[in-house]
Amino acid sequence: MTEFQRRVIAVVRRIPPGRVATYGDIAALAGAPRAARAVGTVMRDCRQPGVPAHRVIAAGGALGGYGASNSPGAGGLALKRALLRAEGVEVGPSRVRGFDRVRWSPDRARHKRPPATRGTKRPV
DNA sequence: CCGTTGACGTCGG
DNA sequence: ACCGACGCCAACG
Repeated sequence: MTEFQRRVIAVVRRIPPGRVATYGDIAALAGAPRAARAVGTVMRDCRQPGVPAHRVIAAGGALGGYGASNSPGAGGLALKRALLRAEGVEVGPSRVRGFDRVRWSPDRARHKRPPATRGTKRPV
């Protein structure tokens, strides 16, 4: 286990349920702002308990991946969505809805509950 | 040590 | 809004 991998995992473990973070975010928090792709590689391996990998998504709220297309876990994306939705994160066909609202940030641990979504659409 | 690879990101078409 | 071309980085062979 390399230093980089440890740091990435450490950050991912801090993502609370109902919240998400992008690969880029994790990379930055891990000290390697341009290593988003590498973060993905780490996630691919690291399928360990205690690591909420399903909360790590792609930029802009895109789902990203969740299991190699040639792996036994290949329909993982469906699972990823299920897990997110189970935590209260609304997921569209190909995107997390209200992405900016559920996007996690380490510092302000105050956000008690997941912003949920309620009203199908509601201005501010 | 160098070339390839891949759960990514950004810009253009 | 969707698809494709580059760019970037760490891991692997």
